[in-house]
Amino acid sequence: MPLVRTRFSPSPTGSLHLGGAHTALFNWLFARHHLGVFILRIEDTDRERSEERYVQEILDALIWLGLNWDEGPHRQSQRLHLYREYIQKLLEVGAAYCCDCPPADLEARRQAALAKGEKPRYDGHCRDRRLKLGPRTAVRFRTPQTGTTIWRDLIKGPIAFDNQELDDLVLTRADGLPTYNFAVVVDDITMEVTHVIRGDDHIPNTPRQLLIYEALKATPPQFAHMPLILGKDRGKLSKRHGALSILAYLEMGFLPEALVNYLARLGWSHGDQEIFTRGELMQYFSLEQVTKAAGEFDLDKLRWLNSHYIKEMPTPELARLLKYYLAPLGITDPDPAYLTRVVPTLKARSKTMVVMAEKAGFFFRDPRPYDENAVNKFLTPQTTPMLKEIFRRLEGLAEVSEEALNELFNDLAAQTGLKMINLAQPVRVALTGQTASPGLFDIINILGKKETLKRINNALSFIQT
RNA sequence: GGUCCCAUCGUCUAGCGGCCUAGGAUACUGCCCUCUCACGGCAGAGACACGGGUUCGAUUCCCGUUGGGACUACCA
Repeated sequence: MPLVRTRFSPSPTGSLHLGGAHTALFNWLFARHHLGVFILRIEDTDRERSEERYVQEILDALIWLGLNWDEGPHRQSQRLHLYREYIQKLLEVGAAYCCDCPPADLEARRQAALAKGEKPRYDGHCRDRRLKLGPRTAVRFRTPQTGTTIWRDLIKGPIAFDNQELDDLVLTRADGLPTYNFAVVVDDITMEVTHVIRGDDHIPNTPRQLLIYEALKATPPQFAHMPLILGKDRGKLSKRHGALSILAYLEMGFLPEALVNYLARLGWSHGDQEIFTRGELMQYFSLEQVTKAAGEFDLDKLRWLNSHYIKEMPTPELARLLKYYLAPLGITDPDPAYLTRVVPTLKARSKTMVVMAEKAGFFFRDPRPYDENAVNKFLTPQTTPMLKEIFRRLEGLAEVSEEALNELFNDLAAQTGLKMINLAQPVRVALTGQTASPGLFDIINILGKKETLKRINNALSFIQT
């Protein structure tokens, strides 16, 4: 049995977002670092809100990120017998009791307490009524009313709660399904989870869970509460910034390596190192280097990492990937060999694959309509003679090559006294429709002589009309 | 409101009592490179929330204030 067993336990009430991926990654890294086991568990006891399509989406997202699991996916909905078994144990030892308070009453009493300025906690109405477990009774935990529950959090340090702050939480609902705090404990016990690494929004749940472990006479796992990811301006992660499905980042043109690297460095560090291979991440990861403070999601830094990984990625691989992003632009079935020549010119110019696809457009289709500002600046009657001359010289070029083109343009510059920029820009607009693009000679090389001449000709006729 | 968590450049972070004239990264600005845009290189600007302690000495330890956040369900 490995010494370390971690788990990621999303509830399929939505797709996997940044926060979930962050938690999953830290659990995965901790397990991998210790050569332990990473368990995937679907917490689907909320029948109202759980949806099957989200299960698949979460799995897809984890796979895309490369966070492979060793056990599971387990589903709480298929472990109901276990919760029944454990609730019996608690009932037998008197650590739990049945409650038939109607939810509507509970809510009314809560509101009343709140109105009086008191705490909105369960008033213990059924605590000593010795009700039997019936078809419509919930089961509550008999929380100790004195004492303190303490644990040494692996990230936050010692945390203590007075038990009197806690009320008698529901363990099993009237419909027999377990609630989160109970199911988690039973699952973590039976799956022999050794380290619970989760968002620090779970800190208030921890003393309740610890008390349940105690009542069950089970050894609790170690807890590590990691910092939450905040949106811009310290607020909640909004749709505008980051509260998107992880797969939305795939659509936006991010590489999984970039996202993993970014998420790893959010709330964790290894000295001054910023770029990590997956191997380094596994090797260096440690809970001791996890920060306590919540961090803001910074799309700019993600973009920077993404551009780094785009530059790193081998051309053939990148070419294959680009194909996927070209399709929505109507560029389907590009020639693989041609793609392989296009990609290197765009590598250093694209922070995302979507941007790369956009920039690649002119390689595959006519650059018209030209950018309006580009036209006004460079496709004017004044540039006509020069474009014609370039056309003539290019046409006479026996072999198109980097050196030949360099020589051609340099000669022309020397002979006309014009600067290279004045020669290059009109041609660039003619070929790409834009004032910014990869190197002109690269473009001519890739487009080929025939296509280049055709496009210059098109620009020439455009100027005339 | 109550309980709990947190606090270093705009942002992510290094720092675990003297190494700090507080380091790196990103973003920003300038310069260089240059056929444009990028990439790359160099430079610049930019932070220890505040107030008390403890100590020979605090960014680092303790307390308080302020500020942010989480939780407060028969959701997870």
